[in-house]
Amino acid sequence: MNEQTLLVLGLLKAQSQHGYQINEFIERNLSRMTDMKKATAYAILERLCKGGYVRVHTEQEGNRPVRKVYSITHSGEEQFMALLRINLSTAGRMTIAGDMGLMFLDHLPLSEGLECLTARLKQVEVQLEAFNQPLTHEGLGVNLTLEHQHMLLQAEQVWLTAVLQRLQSEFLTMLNLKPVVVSGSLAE
Amino acid sequence: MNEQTLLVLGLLKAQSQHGYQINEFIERNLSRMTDMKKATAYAILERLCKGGYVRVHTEQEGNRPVRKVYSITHSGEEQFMALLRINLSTAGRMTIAGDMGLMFLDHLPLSEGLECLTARLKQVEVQLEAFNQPLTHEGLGVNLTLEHQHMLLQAEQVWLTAVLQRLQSEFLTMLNLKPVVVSGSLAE
DNA sequence: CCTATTATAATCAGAATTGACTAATAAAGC
DNA sequence: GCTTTATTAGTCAATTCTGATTATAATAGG
Repeated sequence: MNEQTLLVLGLLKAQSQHGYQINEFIERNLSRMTDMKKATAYAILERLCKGGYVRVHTEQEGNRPVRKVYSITHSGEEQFMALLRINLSTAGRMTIAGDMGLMFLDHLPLSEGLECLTARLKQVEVQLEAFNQPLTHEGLGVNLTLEHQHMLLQAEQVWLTAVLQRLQSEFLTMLNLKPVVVSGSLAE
Repeated sequence: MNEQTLLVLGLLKAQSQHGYQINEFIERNLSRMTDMKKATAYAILERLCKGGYVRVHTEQEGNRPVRKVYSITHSGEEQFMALLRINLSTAGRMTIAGDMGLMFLDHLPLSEGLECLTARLKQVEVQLEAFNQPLTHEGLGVNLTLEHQHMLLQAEQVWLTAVLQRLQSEFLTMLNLKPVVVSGSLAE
């Protein structure tokens, strides 16, 4: 019973759907929110079913193979609200994937660390560009979520840029203190 | 082969250890970095062993029960560096746990949403207080990591505060537009 | 000195997750 | 009209993770 369950219940609350539909929606619209894999969604649907939070009925369109359509039950709606309250009032760990590497930065020569972090910054900037598209205003919550992620990405960009600058100047200082003596270049 | 593996390899690179030792260290010093459970660490150690990245030998102190002590191999060191480079140069998804609830904020009455987010803000502030202790300067990477998490928490605090203010004023507007008529209170 | 509690060290069964695969239909290309 | 590719819909075995539990030793309390 976690964030993913909340998501699936929330989608079923909006409308009854079959697994594939849910997965498509997540992939197309919510890839920024979760990296849940398709098989996981099916597993969650099964669990919800067993717990009585959703109900299944099979459906067939034309002569296409049958599909399992899931609908949320009353108990499911209650569960959704409970999970929602918990999730909203809890501040999870504030760890963006990638802090582990940062912790071991010292194991790499500074110059290589700089390269790596530069690559990371570039990725952050690519992700930021996606926010330049006009944001379709869908509802209070969804907009807040987008705004939240945009804010965090920006903070990350600013920080990474500053860190890179610091490390770069440290790198230059190192070069001056322990200069590589190129024949005759500094002498005269 | 992920962040957790990088962590375990990194700890073994510093010194050979047994599982319990690793878990203690993580719990005491790195609880902010990961919420990996103890059994997971043992599982990772086993996998690393099977892959030839670490080597085991049993040890017995006094008449205490034997312990399995793990040491990193050459192959393990290489793997560590490879994982480190990947981790450092990749910007993972920027989702702090809790965005899912935010997305469904609309399903709660505004007043309750305010309560929940206020609770969340309080937790962020508690987490922030932990950073007021003088930070023991251990190494470039570790310090950067702490600084990073501090920065993100602060950004979160600022944002949450602003959001709460906006929602509060929206809430007040709502009350004015659709006021609850208390007998005679406004009439005269 | 005996008992209760805490610390040490780890295992294991069960739950959650995911990569790889299946299988049918529809659409596109020639 | 026939073959190839893409889309739809999902299953399953293998991997990964974790809560519960075990077992011994040390320490504290009375």
